[in-house]
Amino acid sequence: MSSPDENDAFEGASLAARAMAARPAPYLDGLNPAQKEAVERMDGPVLMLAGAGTGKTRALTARIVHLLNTGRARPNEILAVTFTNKAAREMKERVGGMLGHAVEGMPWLGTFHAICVKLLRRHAELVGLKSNFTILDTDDQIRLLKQLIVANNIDDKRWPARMLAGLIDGWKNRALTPDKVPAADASAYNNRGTELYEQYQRRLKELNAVDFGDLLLHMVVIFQTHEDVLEQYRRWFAYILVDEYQDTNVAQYLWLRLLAGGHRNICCVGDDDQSIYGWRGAEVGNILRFEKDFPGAHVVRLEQNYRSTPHILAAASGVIAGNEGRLGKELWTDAEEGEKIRLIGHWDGEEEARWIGEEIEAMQGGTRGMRPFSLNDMAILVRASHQMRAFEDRFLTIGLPYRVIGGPRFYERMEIRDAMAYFRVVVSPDDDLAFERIVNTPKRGLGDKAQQTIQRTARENGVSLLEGARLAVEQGLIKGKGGGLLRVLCNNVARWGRMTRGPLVEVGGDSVIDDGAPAEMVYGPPEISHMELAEIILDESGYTAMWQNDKTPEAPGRLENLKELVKALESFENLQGFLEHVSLIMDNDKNDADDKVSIMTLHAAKGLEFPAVFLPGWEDGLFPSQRSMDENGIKGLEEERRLAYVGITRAEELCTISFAGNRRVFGQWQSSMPSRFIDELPDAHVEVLTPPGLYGGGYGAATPGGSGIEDRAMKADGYNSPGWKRLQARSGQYGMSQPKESRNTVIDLEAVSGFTMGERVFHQKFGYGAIIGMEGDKLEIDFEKAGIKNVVARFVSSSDDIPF
DNA sequence: GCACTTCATGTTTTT
DNA sequence: CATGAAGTGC
Repeated sequence: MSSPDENDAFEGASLAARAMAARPAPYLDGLNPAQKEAVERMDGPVLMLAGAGTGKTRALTARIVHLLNTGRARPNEILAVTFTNKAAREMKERVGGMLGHAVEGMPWLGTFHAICVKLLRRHAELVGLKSNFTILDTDDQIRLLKQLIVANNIDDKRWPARMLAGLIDGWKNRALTPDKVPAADASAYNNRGTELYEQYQRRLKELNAVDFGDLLLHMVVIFQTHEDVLEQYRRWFAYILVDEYQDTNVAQYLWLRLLAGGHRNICCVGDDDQSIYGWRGAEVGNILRFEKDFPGAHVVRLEQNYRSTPHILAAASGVIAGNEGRLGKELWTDAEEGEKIRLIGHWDGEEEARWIGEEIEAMQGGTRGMRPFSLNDMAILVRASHQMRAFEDRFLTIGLPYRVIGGPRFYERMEIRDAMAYFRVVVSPDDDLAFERIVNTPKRGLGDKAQQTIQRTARENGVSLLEGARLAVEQGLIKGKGGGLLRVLCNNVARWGRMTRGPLVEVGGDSVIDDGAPAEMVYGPPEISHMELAEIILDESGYTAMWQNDKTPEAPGRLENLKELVKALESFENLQGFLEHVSLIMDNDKNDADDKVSIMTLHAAKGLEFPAVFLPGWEDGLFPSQRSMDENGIKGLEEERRLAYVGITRAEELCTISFAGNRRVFGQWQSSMPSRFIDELPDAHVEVLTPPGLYGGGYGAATPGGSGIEDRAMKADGYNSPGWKRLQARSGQYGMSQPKESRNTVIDLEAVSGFTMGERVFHQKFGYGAIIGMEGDKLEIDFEKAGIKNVVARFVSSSDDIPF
């Protein structure tokens, strides 16, 4: 078995010699005592509890450099895992920076998935795969599952493939192979979940493919069942570092525990308060349990915050304090006090976007006595990606430059996936999923019937779809135009395949191939570059032409993307290498240097920081998300709260939270109350900005002694008083029934008092009814059709307000 | 087999 | 509303 070492940069130099050569450590300068401890405590398990902005990455990279510098490990003996490619890249760069030269040999610094691919390629045969297996993305996964579902005569309307995919992912996240799925889950997916899971795994093996979850799962299985393999890596990886440990799922946790089981030189870094990926299997429990898992673990707390002002930190702490079962950290800073958190309410989502747009423009020049901010200094962090649209719309109309981070990913676009499917078929002719995708794209007159013929022929002969298609054509099973074009396609794929390899050449008797043959035919070097080949494939297949002839407005953009794709090939040696890379790297940070406001989700913002942060959409139901609370109850709410914590702690100097009373959802107006998290912001650190427009005021027009509503808003406890919420809740109905111009009129105070007993009201689902009881925001209503129900006030409107 | 229609359906978060 | 899936007519 080959050594795990792939890039031994230090070959030849003994550990001792390098240790002698170690110079004093400038990378330790400027670290605070806690950070230093985290760096220097090299042996045994270490848990680094690193709050937001406490210099976690710095400590982590210094630790790596320290391990290298003291000769404890060679670069290729350190296993350093991150969750995102971005984090991996950053760490590589920073280690290089600290060392003062590029890191040549840290082959085992990467994401869980990237590292697992590497490992699995070496040991694929242990789980019945070939080492050139393909990695399916979510899209392929769903399509494959759909095929299975149809084959099992299951109604995929009632039991959608997405649901099954979610289940299977969940099991894989928990490292459960089909035979290990607990009985409690047996009823899943109409009692057939486990069965289909097994079929799916079998099918994946047939296709020589894995999905994302498999990468971890297979490795865990291999480690659990092959002691020798595990031993080999236990010895090899002298030191293990894990970033964002709070985000690990069960499979990753087992993987780490297996690898660290020998020497226990494992250092996990994380922050339980920033665990926001529970929905995809992350277990906060992993970090909470660390000291039990690794008895004698050394816990280091990084609590000095270098990022945010005291007001921002205090507001964040106030919110997160609402969570139970935390490991507990107290962030502190010696920074200037700075601005308070700003809170502002708006009439609706559009106005919120408008206000933020104007505020951003104003802040560029410096406003309200604050320093000027550049656009790059500012970010808008939203809970759900659909919130982005309001901002994009608004910013486009006012010409405010923005960039969306983590939006629709480049490699997920249709044209890119199509193009890559072509590459996949050429590189691995057995890739049936890719073949299916491209047989009839562009249109070749191969509809359902022809494709079924191909499937049948392939199955009968036990060959791939591509080969099946070739046979079907040969046997004249597919007639007419379709048959002719299919023949052309098959021939093309074969020819392109030859072009990846170059021509066959004869090698003389003293051939490098030691098989005793006097002479041998081998492939010479390819005659054209893989970039040229890619262009040839796209052109000759008719794919480029398809978009050139397309008159829809997005066609030019798609062609543009295809060009970009070909350009991206440049940095790879061949198509295989590229495909390998793409399957794991789904990010597309555009590194444009222009000055732009960033818009992204809160999840995407983790690990980032900005001088000024806007947090819009703080409304109950949106944030915290209703779905999260419905599905996971208090746990879900706590995760949402951590998300709020993450959002606030992204801000360095200025944090502006806002909410809108009304929002368009599914094309329908919906009103909601301010987020409960707003109530949890400590008053002392919050400044309420009077919503301009809504109450007839302008910026800062919070004139004391103004209207009663302003008084309410300005009262110390006012913005979360029941009355004000009430106003927000009620105002929704006016929004539905009145023209927008009425926005600026001061709302009659009578409206604040809400519904009256006996009032006739309308509910979306239950229809018309009369109010027979009230308690807080809950109404008891006798519906004409549906009987007596208890309903939250915001789901109800006065019946005479109904516009239809 | 394909293009066009209507209809329904759903919106967290992603390696 | 906006996208995707099923249905309909050529």
